[in-house]
Amino acid sequence: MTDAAPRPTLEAVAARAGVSRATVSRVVNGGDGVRAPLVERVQRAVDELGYVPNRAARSLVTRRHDAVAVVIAEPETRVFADPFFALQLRGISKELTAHDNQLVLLLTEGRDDHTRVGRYLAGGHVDGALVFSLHLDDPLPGLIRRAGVPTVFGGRPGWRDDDERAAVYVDSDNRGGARDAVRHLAGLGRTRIAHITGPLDQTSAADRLAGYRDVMADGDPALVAEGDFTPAGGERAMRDLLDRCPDVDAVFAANDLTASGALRVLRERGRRVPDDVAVIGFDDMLPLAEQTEPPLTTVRQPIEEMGRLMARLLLGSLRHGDARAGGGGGGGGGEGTEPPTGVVLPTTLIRRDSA
Amino acid sequence: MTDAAPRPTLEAVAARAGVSRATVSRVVNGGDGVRAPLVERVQRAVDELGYVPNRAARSLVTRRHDAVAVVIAEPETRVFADPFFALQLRGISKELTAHDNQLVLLLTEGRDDHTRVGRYLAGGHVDGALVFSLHLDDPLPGLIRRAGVPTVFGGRPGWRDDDERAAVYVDSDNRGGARDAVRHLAGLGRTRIAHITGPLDQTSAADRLAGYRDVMADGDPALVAEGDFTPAGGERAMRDLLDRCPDVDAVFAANDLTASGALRVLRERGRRVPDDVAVIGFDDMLPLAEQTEPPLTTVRQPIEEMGRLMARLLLGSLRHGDARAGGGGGGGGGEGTEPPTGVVLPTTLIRRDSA
DNA sequence: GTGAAAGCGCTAACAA
DNA sequence: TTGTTAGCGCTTTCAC
Repeated sequence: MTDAAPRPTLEAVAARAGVSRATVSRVVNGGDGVRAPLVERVQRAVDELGYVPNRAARSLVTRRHDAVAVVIAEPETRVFADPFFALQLRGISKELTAHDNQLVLLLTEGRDDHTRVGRYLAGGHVDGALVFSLHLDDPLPGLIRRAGVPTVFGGRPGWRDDDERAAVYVDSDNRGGARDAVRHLAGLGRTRIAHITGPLDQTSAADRLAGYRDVMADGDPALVAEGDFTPAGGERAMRDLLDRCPDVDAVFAANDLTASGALRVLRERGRRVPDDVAVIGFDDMLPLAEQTEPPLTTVRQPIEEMGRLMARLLLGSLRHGDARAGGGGGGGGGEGTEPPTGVVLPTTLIRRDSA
Repeated sequence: MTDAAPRPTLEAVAARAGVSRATVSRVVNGGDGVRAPLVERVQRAVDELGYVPNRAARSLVTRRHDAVAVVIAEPETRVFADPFFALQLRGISKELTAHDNQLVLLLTEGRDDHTRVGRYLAGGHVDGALVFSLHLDDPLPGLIRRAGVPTVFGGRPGWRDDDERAAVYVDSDNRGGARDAVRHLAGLGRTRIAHITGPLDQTSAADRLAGYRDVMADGDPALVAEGDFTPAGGERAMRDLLDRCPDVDAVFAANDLTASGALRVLRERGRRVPDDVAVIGFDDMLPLAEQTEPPLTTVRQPIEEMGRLMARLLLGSLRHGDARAGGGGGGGGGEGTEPPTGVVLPTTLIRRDSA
């Protein structure tokens, strides 16, 4: 099959509408300063011809691409398949679509890919980047920032250096949410409150642990067991916990998946939830959180909204031509002319039956 | 911050190397027909200047974009977050990256989005599309095919009409894999072999059921329970099954998630696996399949490879300028000049302890 | 084998 | 308000 019908150009539309290319261009780009009847005539010509602007031609002159890269570092199957991430991506997609921006997905694995991604971003093929880098020691974020592309991070980056302040990111209030959860358990009269952590090289897990410690300042260290955000990890940690501290009467799990594993072990060991042991999760991942036995009390974070906000912040900063990103996102943070370095969204405790 | 250093152009490289733009262009695009010393000189200039071709300018003249859209219809959280899908996306990403193509992600929800995606694809912003449409009645595939964009589908599309033959798709041998699983159970001497299906409006689930029926031609209909590819669905179905047919001695679950739910219920009801009831899953989803109790015997499908193959088929068809896609992908199928309409990858039975 | 020149389709000064 | 014009950076004939 040979090339299909060639797409109509501005020229064609202009001819059909009996105006100049410039006028058509104005109409197509919002129509400011063009008289109504002309706008209408052009509009009709556009519709009749099925005209769609050629992005390449437009980019060439505007030097913008209306395209944003979403970079996911080291997508271990688990991380990438995480509903948490999927939802954020969805929020991002919606926001980008609403502003007619393309979502260019970049998955990386291994060091070689890092340089590849760096080159790609520095190559100026996209206007900005949304970056998910989950591990403390990931070199990618630094690389990307050096590429000079406006960037917003998903989750608080874990760098130690001074540049940290310069990073724009969107996160939920992991620490505060954790505090709420543990305080709720304490309010229930529980005194032996355990915590099953996530992988501690991720800031979200570290922050939740910090929140737990905020409340349990002088708690028994034996009440903290390390998990990995998976049900299997939750089972393992819960078993350890029960062996180590048979008197545990509450568990704050770093996420719902972990909590579901813990619940299983508690049932298996004949502990009643919440009577003997109260359990709280994190995420409010549905339908899981509603379908556990008993339904899970948990800390909800506005996942999709976080994605939307990331995109909104980035697009806002692009409009303002601030290469560092941030600024004027509209969602939150940043009161003055200074762009926000981090926007932290609040969490909500959702009470069900497990605590 | 004002615009950073302007990127070097072909012109700049040409000046530095003391050649014409045309020569630089030739070198950058493979260097055929340019004498070695010149190639080297140009190469050096490129490196020194850190030159990266401007894709927009290139697209404008070549009318190609080196970009492929990945369309995911109606990403219900569950579907989209499915590790199965995540892995396929990874395979796609690798293959596209290897051929210097961009991956443009398109997530759709609802009818409005369908037309939006149709317009986008018809708008010629990408060279082709990889489409995941999971439901039998999805109007998107038809829409996309009418847009005239080279397309490869992930999974056998569920259309009924004559056009079905025209669709290029990549799938695993769901039916054959199911047959293998059930035959294996029969070979173990099991006679009351049940099947927990997936959502039957998806071809993969329907095909696995068909495979089950191929072997259990005159089986007891009560031995088939409908699930939904989730652990919770598996639990529910397993309970029904045990109530309905207490003598069940084997279960073929439509996927590993379902199997894990079934295993839980079997344990809860005191049935030993595999002694009392043998269980087989589908996918070989790791680490889940290895961590169940007991480790799960399952049907493995080459998930990431399916993604790679989709991309390979599409890129191959683009090279050959066949608007219908398919043809010369290299992976399989298609013996003559005719493009393959479907490539079905083989599955493998992985024996662990559950059957 | 290499260079000169003509656009690809669009936007943005600038003129009218 | 509208039209004219000059490129954006690249590939690709076509001469040499």
